[in-house]
Amino acid sequence: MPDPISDPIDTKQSLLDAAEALIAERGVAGASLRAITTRAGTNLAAANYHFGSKKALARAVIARHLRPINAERLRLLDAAEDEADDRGPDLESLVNIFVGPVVRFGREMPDRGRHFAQICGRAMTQPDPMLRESLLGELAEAIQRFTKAFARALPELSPEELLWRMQFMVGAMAHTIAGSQMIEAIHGDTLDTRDLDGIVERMVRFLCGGLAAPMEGSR
Amino acid sequence: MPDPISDPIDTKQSLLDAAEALIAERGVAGASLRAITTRAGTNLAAANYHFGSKKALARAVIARHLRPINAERLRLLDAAEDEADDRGPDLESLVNIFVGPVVRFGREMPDRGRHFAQICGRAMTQPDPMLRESLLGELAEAIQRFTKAFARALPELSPEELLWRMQFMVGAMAHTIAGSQMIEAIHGDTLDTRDLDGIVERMVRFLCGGLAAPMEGSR
DNA sequence: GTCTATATGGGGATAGAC
DNA sequence: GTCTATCCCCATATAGAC
Repeated sequence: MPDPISDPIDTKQSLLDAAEALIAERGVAGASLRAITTRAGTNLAAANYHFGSKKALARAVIARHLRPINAERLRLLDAAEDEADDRGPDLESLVNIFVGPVVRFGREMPDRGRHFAQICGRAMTQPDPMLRESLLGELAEAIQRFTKAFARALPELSPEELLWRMQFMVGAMAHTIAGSQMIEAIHGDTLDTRDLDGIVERMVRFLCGGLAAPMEGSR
Repeated sequence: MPDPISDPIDTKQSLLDAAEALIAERGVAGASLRAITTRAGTNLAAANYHFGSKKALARAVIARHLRPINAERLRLLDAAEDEADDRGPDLESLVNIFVGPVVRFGREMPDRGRHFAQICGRAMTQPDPMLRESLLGELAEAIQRFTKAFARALPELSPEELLWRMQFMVGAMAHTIAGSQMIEAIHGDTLDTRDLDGIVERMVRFLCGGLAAPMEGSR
């Protein structure tokens, strides 16, 4: 039962929220602890009291939503494998389960979802090894499970080819949720980045085509 | 004719080389001007004399190789369009021209190529708008030209669908050249990241499959 | 648990001699 | 063009009162 007068949970959450928004906007290096604590309505000392360091706060920001998202992906994968026949779930179902929860996360929490997605999309290629490895740690189990499932759905691919194709898939996903406005910036506002279901549909079509591409050249 | 005693061109190049290596390793924010100038064998004042600011130096690092790479892509595109019949170059040729020069750049200059690719791969989603826009400026013409060429090779796609698929393509490419070690880290050293020609072949197969994926679901 | 005040270090940029 | 020395700002982290 939290003390209503000075609730530590609220402070911690406020710090996470503020850090999430500012890191999404300015990057880890660009979001100073000062700016974060000011936005959270508190101060430097509180952040260090609750998280110990700036890096630990950044890690907490990533883990907070990634953990439930990954749990959902694994739950959906389990369900699909239970329902499927001997050959396992088909490719389209797998791709949907792999990208859907990540991309769609923005729906229930419009702002936070977008910010979080941006942070994760960038974190994969971030220079700071601590942060990258923290992200990898959260993802490792899911990647292993999905690799096995995709291998079953794509038996004609060599293990090496499969890993490369998963790399490309993750890249397309990461880049899209990181919200590089490259295409938009160059062509004007043609793309509706709010229609998450539409984006998932388009991405699934593209990725299924790429993952299932024949090995001898495709014309 | 440069003065052999104190050659400004060498200083400028040394600064660019040092900045390239350090920014690739630590990111723009993590690479201090002090570290860059020390590595280049010079000092803070020289960097500001030659480039005016740290940001301008970072922009110069991006432009130095990106400009020739893009020029080559456009040259290859021109050649392919000259050779092709009325329907324009086929999809596989276009994808090869789009990703080949970028990925293969690392061959002639092994270290610098890798560093530069990492920087570009990250720059697309970088928080700093100055840097992002600088990259976009360099890429804008090529993107426009390639969009038109892809539209001709993929007449069955709506303009919106095409732009999204190009976004996914750029993502797969950017993520791969940025060298996210995600897959490697999770599966051990299974992937040979030195075999650039092999990577291009695999990427082209994947992207052709994705770009040409049918619109109604792919099973 | 929360705050103010401070310790300590590093950053980018510049002045001015050579 | 190049250097040394310096200005000034902002960062993270902590000490210690409440």
